[in-house]
Amino acid sequence: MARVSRATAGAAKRRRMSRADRERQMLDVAERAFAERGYHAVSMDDIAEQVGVTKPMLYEYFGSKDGLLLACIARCRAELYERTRAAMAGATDPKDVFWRGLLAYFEFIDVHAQAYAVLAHEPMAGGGPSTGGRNDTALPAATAEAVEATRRQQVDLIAPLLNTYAPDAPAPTAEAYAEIIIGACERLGLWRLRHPEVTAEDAARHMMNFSWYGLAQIVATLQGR
Amino acid sequence: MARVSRATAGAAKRRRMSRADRERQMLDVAERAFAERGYHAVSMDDIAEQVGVTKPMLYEYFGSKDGLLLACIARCRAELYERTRAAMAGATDPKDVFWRGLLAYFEFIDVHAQAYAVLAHEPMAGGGPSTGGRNDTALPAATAEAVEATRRQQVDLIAPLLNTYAPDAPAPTAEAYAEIIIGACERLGLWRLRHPEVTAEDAARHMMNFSWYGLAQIVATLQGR
DNA sequence: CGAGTAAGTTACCATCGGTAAGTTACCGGC
DNA sequence: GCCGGTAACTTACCGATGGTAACTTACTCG
Repeated sequence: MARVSRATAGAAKRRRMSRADRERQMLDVAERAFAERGYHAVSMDDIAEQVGVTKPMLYEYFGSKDGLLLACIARCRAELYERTRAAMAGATDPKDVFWRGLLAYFEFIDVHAQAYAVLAHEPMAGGGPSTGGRNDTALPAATAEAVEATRRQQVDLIAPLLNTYAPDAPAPTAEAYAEIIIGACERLGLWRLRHPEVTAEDAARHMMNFSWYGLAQIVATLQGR
Repeated sequence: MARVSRATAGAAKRRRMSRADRERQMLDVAERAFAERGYHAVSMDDIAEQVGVTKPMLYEYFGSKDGLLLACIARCRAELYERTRAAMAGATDPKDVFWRGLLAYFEFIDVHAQAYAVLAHEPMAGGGPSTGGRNDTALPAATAEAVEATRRQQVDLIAPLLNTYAPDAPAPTAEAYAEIIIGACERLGLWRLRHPEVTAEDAARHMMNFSWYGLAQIVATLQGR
């Protein structure tokens, strides 16, 4: 148990690494650990040990445990964003844009599986008290905003798209729709974790059918008659 | 500071209460505290002090801090469920059912405001390791399932409804749609917290327009031509 | 009225997030 | 090649807090 075994590296004695490399490695280990065992079941010492360094290094790079989690989320979301953006780029037809985006999204979830489960529900986000802004520490607040930024990124990916295809709708409405889509996708992604038989394409299709045609269409078969 | 001041009660010296009463009181205090200051910013001692008892009582009744949070969530969700269910009961037209449900939902959020913000994202939900089910304690696991039950309750409120109005759709599809709707509503609820100018009715209308008519309708103005 | 039970308390432990101060490897200039 | 500065890294520690064991006190009911 005391055997630390320098984790990732082979057999060489603990080597020093550049900050950038160490950072990536820490994120890899942390993401995996959080995903497998849950956020609060993992201690900073655990992560440090797996990385092959000691705790203060984690704090040097990420400021706090929340900071580390947030950094994981930010990276993961950034990648997700890039994937979906790239997937949608190839389409011209609005429906096709939507379809490709959905498919890319659920395929991404497919790979990152559990990581997504933990990362999706970021804890805290602390709704500060209305009077008096209480900031626990410096770093977390900053990173918390960073994650909020990546979220806005998602909204800003979808909202303008809607505005392009439907210029009639006022801006707030487009934003609301973007939130709706994101929320629905996140939930459906979580749902899929409990239903392994549902493929990514199935999920995308459900989302597509619902969002594109609407409930009216679905209910129509009964009502229209 | 040492003055405990028996919180809720008037001036009488600390009185003993029945378990049921104490439990409710604890939940009231905890819900409020969590909502105002965030989950991990509130200590069990804080809550105990506000209630006018000491920590071990909280543990006697709820087993753990998670257990307490989960109990708050469960109660809150149960009330939400009851409200929406009651609201929908008065309608016959499927569209009206949907509308009333949405409105009741967002009006509930309106009142519980911040409480919802914290309670919506339950932390953990611990994705157990694939091999070997590790249960920390007895109580939390039980309450965790209780919250999962109330979630299913929400799905089970919507899914059969869809199946009633659209018997063509296979059961899994209905369930998927239910998840979509819930996810979208939760997200929209969170979005509203950051946009106070958006009324509950506005939110319900957004959700209605999107879900009922679908994006096809929205895009149609441009594409249909 | 007294005994059992349930509400409640005191005192404590262990873990873990977070930090200060010191140490060692590496790198570039002379 | 040696030297000094910087940046990676460590040891050793603290305080808060989740959680528990053992004990005490009030209420109830036969």
